[in-house]
Amino acid sequence: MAVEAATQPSKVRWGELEEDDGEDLDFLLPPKQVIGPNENGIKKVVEYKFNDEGNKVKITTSIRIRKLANARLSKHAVERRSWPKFGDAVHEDVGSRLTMVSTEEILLERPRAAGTKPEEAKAAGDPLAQIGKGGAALMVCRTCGKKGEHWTSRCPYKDLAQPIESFIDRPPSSETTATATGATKGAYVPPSMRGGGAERVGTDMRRRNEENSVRVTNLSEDTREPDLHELFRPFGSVSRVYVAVDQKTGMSRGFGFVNFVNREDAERAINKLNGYGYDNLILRVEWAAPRSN
DNA sequence: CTTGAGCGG
Repeated sequence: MAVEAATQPSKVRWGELEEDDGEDLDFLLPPKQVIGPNENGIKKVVEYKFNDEGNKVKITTSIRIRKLANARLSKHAVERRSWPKFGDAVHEDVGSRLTMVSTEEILLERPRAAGTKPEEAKAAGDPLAQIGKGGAALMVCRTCGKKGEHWTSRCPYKDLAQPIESFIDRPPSSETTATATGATKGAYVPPSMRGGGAERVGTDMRRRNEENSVRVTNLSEDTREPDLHELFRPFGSVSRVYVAVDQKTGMSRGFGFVNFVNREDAERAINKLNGYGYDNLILRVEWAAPRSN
């Protein structure tokens, strides 16, 4: 039994199963044939079918071979298409595929794509739109009390585990050595405050490191942040990856930024990856200028 | 051709 089962051709694949379970007389029809493609990339497929009345009909289809978006199909590639089949394809019917084409719908995620229009909320007369026009004076940091310099979230002291009062009127360059040692006994001491790490806090170390920022241009349209991360990670620890995306269409704008924790890593990445071929394009990788705000 | 979004009391 097992032998017999093994010798069954069982060539039927799920993608080719007949939809209708009426009697299948297709074997009476002449085989499908493919002509071409010619040098213009036009391919003709001639096949025969029974129509609903049971009459034999001939169907001729002309197909232009799909061209890649940016590449011209070379003459050699066109010529190769008319080669006789070899390998596994020899045993396949004319025109059948060795690889199945999935018809499954794949929904692409475009989080900020068309739909929400924040501009509309700013219709004339909207009181909320007026706030913030001359609102610079309202900008008072809740952590250090400074006015007009930064918001709370950008405060250089915001990560220090100390009472707010101790920072008022005290610039970052002055002594911040009063650390957790002076704090309440048993209080939690964040790692950044332990073992004399206090000197780093309040300097640029604690700030968002826009410093080691690398600009990457000439990215292909479908390069996303995970791709960029994968590409740059080998050079050192990456703190941020950003790919500019068109808000309306959700399409990549073809450039992005990568931030490294260590400047040396960024430099090595620039040296290695600038001019690197990626997705059929030549990457430009260089130091990013500070963002204009 | 191509230097970022977001959160504002």
